[in-house]
Amino acid sequence: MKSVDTPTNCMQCPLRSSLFESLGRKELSCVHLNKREVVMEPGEQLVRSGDKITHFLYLQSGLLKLFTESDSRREQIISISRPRDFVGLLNIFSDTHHRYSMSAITDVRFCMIEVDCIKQLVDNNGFFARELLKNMSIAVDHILKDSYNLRSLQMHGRVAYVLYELSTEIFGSTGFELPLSRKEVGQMVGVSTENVIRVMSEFRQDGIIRIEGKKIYVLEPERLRLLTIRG
Amino acid sequence: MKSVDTPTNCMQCPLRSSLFESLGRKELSCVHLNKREVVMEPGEQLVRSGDKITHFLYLQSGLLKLFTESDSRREQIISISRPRDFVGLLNIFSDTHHRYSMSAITDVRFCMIEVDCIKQLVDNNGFFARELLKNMSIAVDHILKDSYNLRSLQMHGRVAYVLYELSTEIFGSTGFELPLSRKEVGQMVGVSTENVIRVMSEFRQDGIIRIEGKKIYVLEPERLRLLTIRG
DNA sequence: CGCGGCTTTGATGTTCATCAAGTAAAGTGG
DNA sequence: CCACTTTACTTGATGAACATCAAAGCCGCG
Repeated sequence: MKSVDTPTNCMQCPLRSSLFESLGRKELSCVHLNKREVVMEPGEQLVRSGDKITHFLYLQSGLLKLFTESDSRREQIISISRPRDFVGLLNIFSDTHHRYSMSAITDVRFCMIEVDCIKQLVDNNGFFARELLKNMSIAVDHILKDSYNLRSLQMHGRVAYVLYELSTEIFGSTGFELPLSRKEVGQMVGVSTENVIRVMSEFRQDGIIRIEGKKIYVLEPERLRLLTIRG
Repeated sequence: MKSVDTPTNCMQCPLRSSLFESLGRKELSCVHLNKREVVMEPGEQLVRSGDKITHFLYLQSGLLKLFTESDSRREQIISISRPRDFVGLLNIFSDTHHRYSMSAITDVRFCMIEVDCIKQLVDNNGFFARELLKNMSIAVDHILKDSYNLRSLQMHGRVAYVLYELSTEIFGSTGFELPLSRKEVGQMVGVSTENVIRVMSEFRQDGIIRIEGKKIYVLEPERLRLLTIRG
């Protein structure tokens, strides 16, 4: 973890979330004064479950994973955070300590804002609070949707689900560099590493995807989508 | 669904949630004027997924289930709401329509408060907003915890998980009347009805529980608890 | 009474994790 | 830069876990 030398000024941040639109000059400058800007490398761990919650994290660039760590062999990935996400928003208001761990998947850059600063904003600015509720709601919806969709699928559908979401939601392109190992794909959807590989091979043989090292090309998005809803 | 003739006055409601502590007389009377009080019988459906969100529901007594209904054969139960829960709080701020369905498990009695009324409170009262965030956070935490705990267990652990939670969290007693059918237990944890029965029989034969019709007595809570964390 | 839903038990087959074993790729220290 | 270790990836074989099918008893309800 390395602090950025020349942090962005919040007032003119090009990545500024809609969440902050409702803030006045004074409130925004308070955010600015109570934040740090940080970069991390792939694999570095930002948060360990059980750590005290001290900051509110806003991801500027890169990808993070949120995961459980109870048993190292049975690590489960809960969600992937994307640029412009508030990370680990889930239990910031219900808990003093993090419930899940976070690691950088790619190079990442993010802001750290003191939680007390955020709590004050909630208390004093109802519109901000409502935006925050909305933000949180959307994040949760997404996690639950995935979680319950996956539960009704078996392994082919599950692997298809990951590939389809990466293609449509994370990268917005049929071709992309897979940011996860086969093992991590398995940990996202509850399939063993070996079977992730087998299923991906089948998809390749069936002409649904093309694999070139870490690069994945979705050749038949529609067939992939169908797999995510019926098996 | 039947409206209650003599609704409780919110000002002196004995069930009043901590959420409303921060409200002044005027705000509370606004809630009072914008609410209905309703009772329903077991099996009645309050909400169908896709319905417009018009009210904020506060459960006074009884149990509700929140479930997916995409495929009737593959209904999945997401959570059980208890008295004093705000029901379906999850997507009230991110969505205009319900994403999940709700049914009464037992006889239930609840209040329906106009969502616009709640939104106004959030906008005007930061403390209320913060309490709401906290409430929502806790509800979500609980659902995610269950969801990811269950994913790491196989069927014995899963069934044990339901029984243990019912005993400790819902009823707070080692003896209770099982409010769910075997099928519903299965839908909560992703196990077939037949296997729920088989596992419960094994637990009975092993002396972990006693079954008398709908009544369940947990004879060995500790063994049940161990099953929920290791298999 | 008979019908449909819930419960129960046994038998069968599928899905999938796990084990084993080998290859490729990527870091590590001399 | 090369031997060495470790980690990721791949394939096949095996067995366990579990869904599904089938059949029968049970209960509440119209």
